[in-house]
Formats: sequence, C-alpha cells, structure tokens
Amino acid sequence: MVKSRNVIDELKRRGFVQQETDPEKLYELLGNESVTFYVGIDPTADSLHAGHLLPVMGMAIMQRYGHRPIAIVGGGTAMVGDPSGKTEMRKMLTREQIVENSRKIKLQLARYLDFSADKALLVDNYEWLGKLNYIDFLRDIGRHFSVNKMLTYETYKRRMETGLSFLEFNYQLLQAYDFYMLYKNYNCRLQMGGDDQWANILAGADLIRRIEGADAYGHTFPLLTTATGAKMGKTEAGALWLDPEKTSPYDYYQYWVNVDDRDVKRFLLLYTLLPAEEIEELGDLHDREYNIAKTILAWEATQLTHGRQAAQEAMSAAMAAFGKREIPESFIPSSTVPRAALQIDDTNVPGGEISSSELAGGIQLVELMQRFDLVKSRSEARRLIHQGGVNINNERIQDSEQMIDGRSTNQGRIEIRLGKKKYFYINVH
RNA sequence: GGGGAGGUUCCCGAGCGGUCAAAGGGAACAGACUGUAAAUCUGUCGGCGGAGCCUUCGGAGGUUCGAAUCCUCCCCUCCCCA
Repeated sequence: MVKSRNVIDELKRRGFVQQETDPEKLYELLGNESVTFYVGIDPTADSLHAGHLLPVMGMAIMQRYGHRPIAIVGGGTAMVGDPSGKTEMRKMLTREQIVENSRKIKLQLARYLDFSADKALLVDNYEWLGKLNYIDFLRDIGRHFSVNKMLTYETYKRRMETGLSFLEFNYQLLQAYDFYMLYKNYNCRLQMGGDDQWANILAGADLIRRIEGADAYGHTFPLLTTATGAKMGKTEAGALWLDPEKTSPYDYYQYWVNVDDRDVKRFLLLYTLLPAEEIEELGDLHDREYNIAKTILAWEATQLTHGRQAAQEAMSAAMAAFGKREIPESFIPSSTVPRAALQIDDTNVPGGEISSSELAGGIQLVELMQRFDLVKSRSEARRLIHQGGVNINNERIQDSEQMIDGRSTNQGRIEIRLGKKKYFYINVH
C-alpha cells in the first residue's frame, strides 16, 4: 500500500465507508497529517470474533497509511453495556474479567496492528471512567446532553418499546466522554466504529466541540451481513473466533473457503490487505475461478489471524480432505498463497485417537461418533446414517447398527466423513 | 403502586382437557444437482438399542382416569396510568 494516496480513497474503494461527519474536512485532515484515531472494542469475551474484524481491518489500513490507532478496550463502558442494536440489556462484567479479556484481545490485535514505539495504543477507559465523580460528571458533561434529542435517536426509540434502563441510557454519555478524554490526552480527533455507533460517535464529536471548541470527526463502517443475510462469522458452532483455542485455524480457513460466491470479492477487499487493483482486475469469475479466489481469501485471512505456519497447515489439511488446488501466478500476483508446491498433509484435519485393543473388540459406529463429539446424540448419529450422510473410508454406511473394528482401519486410521464438509480422522495406536 | 396483555421445543408462532413430542414458517442438518458456492427439489429436525418408553410447553403445588391446555401461589416480560 502506498502512502501517497489519501487513506479515505483506499477505504472507500475497499468498502469501509458507511458515513462520515464533514467528509471534506476529514479528507483534508487525513491527507495532510498523521492523525490519531480510535475505535472502541467491547471486551465482553476473551477473544475477538469475525464480527470485530471489519473495524480491525479498518484500523490496520489506517495505520499503514501513517495514522495512529488507539484501540480502546471499553473497561468502563463494558461495565455499563451499550444498548445500541440490542433488544435486551447486556450482561455486566466484573472488572477482573474485563482486564483479563483486554489482555487477550490485545495479543490478537497485535497481529493486525503494530504496537511498537506507540504506533498504536491500547487504552482502557477505566482509567478515567473508574474515578468519575457523579456530581462532577453531571455538571461538566451531563449538561451538554439533551434528553429530548437523545430520545429521538433510533437506538433509543426502539428501546422505548421494550424498555431501557437508566444505566444504559447513560452509555452514550460515557462513550462521548471517552472521545473527549482521548482528544485531551492523545490529541485523538477521529472516532471510527460500526454504523450502529453513529449516534454515540456524533455525541462525542459534539461534546468536544462544545467544551473545547475544536473539530473532531466520526467515521462508520458498514454493518456487514453475508449475501444470504446472515451476520458475519456465524457458524453452526457459534461465532467464528480468532482465538485458535476456540476456533481452530482449520475451521477458520474453512469458513472463508465456504463463503458465498457473491461475497468473495467484497471479502477480499475487506478482509485481506491485497492490493485493490488486483482484486478488481479479476473481473467476473466463473465456476472454478471462484474456488481459486476463495482459496486466496482463506489463505490471506488465516495468515493474518494465525500466522503463516498455521495458514499453511490449514490449507494443506483442506487440500488433503477436499482435493488439491493449483493457483495460477496471474491470479492476484501479490498474494503469498502457496501456488503449486504445497505438500498435502492431513495432520491438521480434525481427528482423534483410539487404541487398537479397544478397536479389536468392535465398537458401534454410533457410539464412536458420539465419543468424538461429531454428533450431539445417538439419535442424531442414526439419523445421519439413515440419510446417507456418513462415510467411512469413503464408503457410505447404510446400517445404523454398523460396528467398527480393526477391519475398518485404513493405513492405521479410520476416516469418517459427515455430510460433505466434515472430515474426521481417528488414528489407531 | 393501580389496570391490561403475555411467558410453548434454536428463533418466530399456533395450540386452550385426551387424536400433542406439540400445526405453520424461519434457521439448521442430510440427500440429489454442483464448484467445499447459490438456487431448486426431497427428507430430517427432544432423548433412549425403530415398536414402546422417558423428559419437555416460565416455576412450585393442585383438580382430573388424563393437562401445554382448568385452579392456586410465585417469578419474569411488555403496554397503559402514576
């Protein structure tokens, strides 16, 4: 990425812009100087998930264009809970949980952002929110907010139907106060966030204008859904986590390979740092070209999140299960995806172990499936078999009473395939 | 605090004494078709070694041969009024 262009052009081109306050001035500012900006990240879990990725990528791009990101892990605000986009009140976390979650989140962010030499910062807003005095806050900050105006915001209007606690109603003031404090302490002049944060971002920019008489800006990212309308990163197992303990790199890789055709190019622009030109040059894709594009997407995304080594393992495992793919040199040349020589290696396909002595006695297939958590219940396992969805060593199983023993072993292991996409190897030792 | 409505299986949503493991839709899963895609069609979708049985309809009791359906108390949510 070149620094000569304005980052806004890049963000627009890649689909990171939903709305901005004062676009002309913001454009000028970002074109002329290095700007400190912030994005709030909610530490309600000890890991980020795919839903967080868009703002994170946005920060990464901004930083590569010479701007300084502050990730503010909402220690204080998480203790209140943002009502935006929520129909029900959020769970509140303890201080200890938040601190622990923040620590882990920072490690994940470090994959995307360079935290060295203060080129990026992670700030906990508990620093100032924690010692806030209620009366002072009301007098200094509260006076700048109009309840009448707040009630007209869509987020609150919706909650007027279902109920909104006073606690949550204050969330906006706290977030605005964050922006203000960051402005004062770090000269932070821009807040970025999901489009559901628009009202909160505006409130902060307003507050800075009122108190300091200074300009501050807001920028929102689109709220992304997949082509089928689902939220980003929803899988059968729940969220798509960045933590390899929660979602293995293999599953992570698989998620991206299985993306809808209509999303591929969009996602390449949003979730990889590959040059926009090269992605646009792809033009209309046909048939297998989609799979090549998806392979690159999966490679780049996995590599960003889990590193090169893990991405390579995930990719070779996927190829072991689903077949090899050759990726032409001309296809997004900047990508570091292994194009041909990648050796097939299935050690990272999900798997388990069983002792040969136990196997010798014979074990029911249904039992085996349940043991390795491939199904939730024996009934489900039977159902799957009846529907023809279970293959052992590439042979469809018809009988739900099927026994598995030493004879089912193929080169020291048993391959179970559920449906078309779930491969599982049981190694016999 | 007063008045009203309601809490049903992953979600929405019927059911209002037996024929209810509970309609319908969505999601999800499997099969066919494919490209590890979409759309479409077919099937499945509480658990248990198919029948039978077991556990479910906010919670606890009760009425009844029999309750998700009736009664009592409790908890929770929403609306109107204060």
